Amino acid sequence: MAAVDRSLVANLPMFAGLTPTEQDELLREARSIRYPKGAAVFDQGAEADRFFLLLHGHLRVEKTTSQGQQSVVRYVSAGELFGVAQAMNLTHYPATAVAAVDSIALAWPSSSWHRLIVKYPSLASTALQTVGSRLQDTQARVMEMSSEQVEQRVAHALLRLAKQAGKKVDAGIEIDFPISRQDVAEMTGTTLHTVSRILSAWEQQGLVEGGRQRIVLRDTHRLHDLAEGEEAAQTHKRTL
Amino acid sequence: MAAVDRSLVANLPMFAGLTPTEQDELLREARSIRYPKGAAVFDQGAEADRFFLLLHGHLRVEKTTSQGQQSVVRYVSAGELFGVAQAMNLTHYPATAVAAVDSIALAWPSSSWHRLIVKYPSLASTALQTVGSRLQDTQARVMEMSSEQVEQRVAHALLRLAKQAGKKVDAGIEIDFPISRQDVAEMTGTTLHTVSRILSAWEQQGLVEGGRQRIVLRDTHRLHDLAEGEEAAQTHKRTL
DNA sequence: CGACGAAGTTGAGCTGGCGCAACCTGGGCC
DNA sequence: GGCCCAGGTTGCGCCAGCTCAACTTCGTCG
Repeated sequence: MAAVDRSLVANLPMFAGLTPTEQDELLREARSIRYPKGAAVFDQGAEADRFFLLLHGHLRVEKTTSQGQQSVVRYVSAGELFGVAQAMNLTHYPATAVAAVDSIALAWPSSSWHRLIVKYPSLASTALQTVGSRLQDTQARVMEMSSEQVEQRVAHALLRLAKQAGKKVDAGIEIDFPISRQDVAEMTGTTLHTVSRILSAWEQQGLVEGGRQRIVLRDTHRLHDLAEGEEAAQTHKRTL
Repeated sequence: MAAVDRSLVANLPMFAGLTPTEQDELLREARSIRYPKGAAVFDQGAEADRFFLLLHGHLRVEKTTSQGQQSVVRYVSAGELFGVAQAMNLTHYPATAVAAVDSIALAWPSSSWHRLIVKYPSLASTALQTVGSRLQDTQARVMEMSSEQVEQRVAHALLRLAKQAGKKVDAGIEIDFPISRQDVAEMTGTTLHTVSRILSAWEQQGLVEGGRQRIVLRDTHRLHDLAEGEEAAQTHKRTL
């Protein structure tokens, strides 16, 4: 296993505030692991024996209820810390993480977590910020789900995805990994049928461009309006 | 301002793992503040200049969207750390905290946060666990909202409240602070009308006992079944 | 003690979006 | 090149729960 070069990670939040020597020490304790598309990094309910830093790729984090209902919790992008269950005092992973594209992650044993944060207090801060921003996102989602219509929620979800993993392309902004209608449905608490109808309608109006496991946002401004509750030009209302 | 005695707080999670001397040091930096029922501890959007530990009482944490939609994020009980916005790198409070009953909290200046976690690493761990468990709760709520019917969600919400702030009373378990139908509606993403109908139906069946700003759970077992999706004996179905 | 307002109840009608079902399409694999 | 099937689309009917609205109950304050 080749050592990971410090220069690849030095400017990630997790390594900020550490000296190069410390960075090297931290890296020396980690293993770098490849996950081909579709592979699980860890499974919901499994013992949380490692925590990770995603170096390359995208992961889909999903959670299944005891009743079998599945839903997409979030997507992880390169540079993010994840699987820090241990830090929150959980002994088992609360969700499953699957590689949405071929991905590479650094893994540390959970058992070293405590020792590491004592040695590098900035690590605790980073983790706190990571978890805190997830909490913010999740709370935003709760608010959306309690007060918004499905269409607004889908608009919000797409905009969030674009911001987090958008790739500029000549037609607009493309979500940088394969994502199905079903995935979007599971992010917004609706059905793939409804998502499909909404995307079709939007495609008619030139707001997005669809495709198999592919979504391109063509008019983010307009989508933002929809997300904020602008009723205007919809399926049944021909505004021309 | 009288100093808070160490014995009052020594066995709270926040103070676990600290020596008595350290506990005293930490306490010496805090102010103790009384909040009469209805008073705001902090307001959404205000500068996050302090973080708190609730010593006594209950707080309702609520959040309002830009569109004016309000919703109840959670209730804080005695012993919990809250208002740790600064620790998550937020400069402003993301929600409003209001005393649901007369309450007392310890307050530290946010500016000392960084110094404190370097000095007492266990503080960072505690905060991480606090935030982590909130994240778990919030994610559970998202899952509920995407897959459950309103009735199940209300059942879940009441059970959670009872677990967190239930007071044993001869008729069953009473939620230990005034809570309106509107509050429950805002916790579950529905309307007070629907909550009222559901509670009325449950009262018929002897599952709960209502009242002005008051809810007593009489049959938690049955409620648990309902929460898990047991269809059985409902409003229209007389199962006797 | 009367009366005003906040909290709760209940009825009636309407509709967003879900469930079901049939169908289309394109990409990969033999 | 043809087949297979996962992913996507679309029509239709229905109902949970929202909206609107009228009314009741209770607590409190002058």
